[in-house]
Amino acid sequence: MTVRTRFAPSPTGYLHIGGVRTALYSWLHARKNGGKFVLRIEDTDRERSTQESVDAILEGMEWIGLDYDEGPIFQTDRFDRYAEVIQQLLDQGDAYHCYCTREELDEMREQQRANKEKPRYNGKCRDLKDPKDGREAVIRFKNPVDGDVVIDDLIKGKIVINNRELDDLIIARSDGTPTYNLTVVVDDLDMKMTHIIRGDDHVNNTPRQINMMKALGAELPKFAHAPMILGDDGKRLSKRHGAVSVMQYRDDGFFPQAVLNYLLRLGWSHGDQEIFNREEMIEFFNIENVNGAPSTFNTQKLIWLNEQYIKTLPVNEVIAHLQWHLDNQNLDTTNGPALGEVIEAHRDRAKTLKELAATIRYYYEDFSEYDEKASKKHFKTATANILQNVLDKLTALDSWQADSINNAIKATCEELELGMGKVGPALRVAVTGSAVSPSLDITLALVGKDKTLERLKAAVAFAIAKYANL
RNA sequence: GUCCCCAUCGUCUAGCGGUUAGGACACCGCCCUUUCACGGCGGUAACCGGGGUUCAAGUCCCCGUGGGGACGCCA
Repeated sequence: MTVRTRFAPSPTGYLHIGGVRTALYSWLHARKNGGKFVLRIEDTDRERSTQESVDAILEGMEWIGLDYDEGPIFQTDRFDRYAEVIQQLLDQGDAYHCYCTREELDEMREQQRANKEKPRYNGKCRDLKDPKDGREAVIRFKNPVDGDVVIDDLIKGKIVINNRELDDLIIARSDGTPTYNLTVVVDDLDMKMTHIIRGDDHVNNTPRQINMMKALGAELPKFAHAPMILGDDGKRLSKRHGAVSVMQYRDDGFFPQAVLNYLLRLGWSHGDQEIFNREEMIEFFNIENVNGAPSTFNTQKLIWLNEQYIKTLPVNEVIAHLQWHLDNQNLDTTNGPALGEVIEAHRDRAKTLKELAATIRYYYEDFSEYDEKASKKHFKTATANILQNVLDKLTALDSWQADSINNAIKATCEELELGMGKVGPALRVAVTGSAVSPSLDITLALVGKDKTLERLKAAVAFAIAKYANL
């Protein structure tokens, strides 16, 4: 039997990072077993579902790189089918109309809580003989009264729930529209899902769904419930912990590969290996190795992974993802040094693509002022003289290469009898505007001769003016 | 409150009855170094508590405790 898995988000907001992790597990399980991965949009709640959210999910899936073989399938397109199954359940005697009002239900729950009981529907309308036509009614599934439901969870192991804990859940609202627990069951069955991989906030729904599947005479799929991701305060990860929308990670400068890698290792491991490319993820992943305990999201480690990717990914791939940030930050790199060479010079010191894009600006655009701290610290009384000397040496250069530039700088050091520590920093600030850059020879080589000389002249003038005013 | 799940360094984890309890992030040293980083080497740091089972328990069982989840005409 072909393995079939799905990711079934409801479009009521952005694509959550926790959702991405269960999607990843589903995707990996399908890919590993040569199966199919389906994207299904659970939009039966028309009040809260929005087109923007649908777009956000689609955009997120594309950016993160989880490709699906079927879908997106919208549940709102399948209402006829749900109505059919609801009718079947009614005909079989496995469902019934319930006329209890919301007020009655609220009161019932309140009383149960007061009695320290678990709030559940008391089955008042369960055995009503004569359907009362014309009165507003919901339809409830007739859950078995006794016996146990056993879930052989691939991640959590055996979970046993007694039917006494369950109640007759609503499968159709009074307006006739189907509810979640009914639609998932119908869809997972119709779409021939073999493995239901989802967050463990659904474990409580699973026995109900199993009961419905049984009532429909279906063969049960396998279940795997992955634990939630927690924020650093031990609470379920949410907006107040920072970034939870997957697209926020793009905006913050992360590679989708790094995010995926991080999410994979959060709650799963393969020996001591930390870095996994797509092929390795698929090869080594095993749903049964997923940790049953919830884990805490740690941005520091994600940043570390991202650094590893910046350092090692082929330059073209770095460019492909960096471009979005360059555009976003309005930096045009067409006139200036080859972007690939600039990346090579900077990749060992950037944590994120956003940061990388921001730090390479001086290769392509002139800066209007020096970093305040840097100029204060490195532009001293003698600086104008030093920079003038370097300027002369560099001007005389025929070949604008890292090694010749390096020789010229050293010549200045010797001539003025100064250490590199006296010359380098001032030169760096003069040419880049800041106290941080790759090694000077490489930096100047990339900035180019014309720009370098121009900036040096400006710096000499600046240094002279600075002390003339005192 | 009731039911379900979970429990190894601060964090992510390895461990699947016998280990000096391993790795990674973070942190702290040292080295490298023209800045900032990268990198290299080293260090601090954990089996929630109590009972069992066993020659032997981080590993198996039970009870506590702690944390998470669920209890909607949401999904």
